[in-house]
Amino acid sequence: MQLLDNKVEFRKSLLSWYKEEKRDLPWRHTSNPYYIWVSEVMLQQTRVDTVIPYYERFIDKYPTMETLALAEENELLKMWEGLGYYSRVRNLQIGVQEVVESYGSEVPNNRKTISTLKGVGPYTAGAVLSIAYGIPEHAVDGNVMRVISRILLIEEDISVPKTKKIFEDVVMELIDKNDPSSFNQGLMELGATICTPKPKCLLCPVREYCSAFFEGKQEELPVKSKKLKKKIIPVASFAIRNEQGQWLMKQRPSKGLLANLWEFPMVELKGDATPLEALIEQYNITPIEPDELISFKHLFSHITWEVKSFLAHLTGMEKVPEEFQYFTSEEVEALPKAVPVLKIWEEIKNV
DNA sequence: AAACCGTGGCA
DNA sequence: TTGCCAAGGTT
Repeated sequence: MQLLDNKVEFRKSLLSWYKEEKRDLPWRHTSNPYYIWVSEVMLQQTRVDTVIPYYERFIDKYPTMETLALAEENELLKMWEGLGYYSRVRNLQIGVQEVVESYGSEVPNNRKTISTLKGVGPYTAGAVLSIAYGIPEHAVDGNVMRVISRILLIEEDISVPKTKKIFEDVVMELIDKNDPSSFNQGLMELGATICTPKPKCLLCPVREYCSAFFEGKQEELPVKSKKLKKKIIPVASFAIRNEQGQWLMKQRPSKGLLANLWEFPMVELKGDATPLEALIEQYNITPIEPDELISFKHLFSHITWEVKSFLAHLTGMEKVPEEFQYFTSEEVEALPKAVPVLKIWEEIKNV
């Protein structure tokens, strides 16, 4: 193969390009394994530009693993508010607690041990090991699969889980043992800036090693089959105020969608029940004079909510299910909420 | 293996 | 507007 015959030259081209062109990112100013770990978790399925402000705030608030280990759940979720995939931060805290308690606050420096930590999968393990410790381990993400699939003209379906091993093996074959950090980050940087879904091959530092470019097939790779259709779920959300001006809210279940985040009473709309009837049916709450607020769609990765929202009232003396509590506007502001709830809150916070 | 788990940017 | 997708992991 073209590439495998020229490994040394390929590494040199990639590394010199990376050292010259790499973006100046906050987590590239440190080799603290904990900071690298935080950045890698935030970057899972999330764009660099989105992550930067969250990363800065998070490290500022939790500068050490001990501070994160002791953080309270609502405060922690609030730091993650708007980032999505909220189980990431819960798992990160559990993983950090394990490191503090079982490994003397030293992030493990081998794949076997670090992979036992909550939320640390094959990619994150390899990323922390190579970037923080300089250990030659593969860190195969979507970027790397796109880049390598083009360079070696690999036409396996990358949506199939077992395909990833092909790329991990290739990376272990190619990786620069003198600078695994720059090599892995270089592959990702290339995927993020040049070897994008619509590639800019004329700017590519390694196009002379690229079989797909040679064949003119770069736009057809990587092969990716899966696309599931989103299920549509109509829901109604009731922002309910008592006579003291407090808001009725509940915490979502600790597992599943938007786990542990706070929301106004929300019901799924099925059949031909009205929103109010659905609310009474599910929670036995009967608010006074509901006024319709905004309606909108919120798209998750696998489902779509069609949200109708209402503003309504109770005296505050009525019986409500245990999981509900009244909060002042200031307290509501401090609770971690998902984006659809934030949207409703923005509409009513000043009434 | 396949489904679940968020969000915002962009063509 | 709709669909795709971006430094994945868990169950």
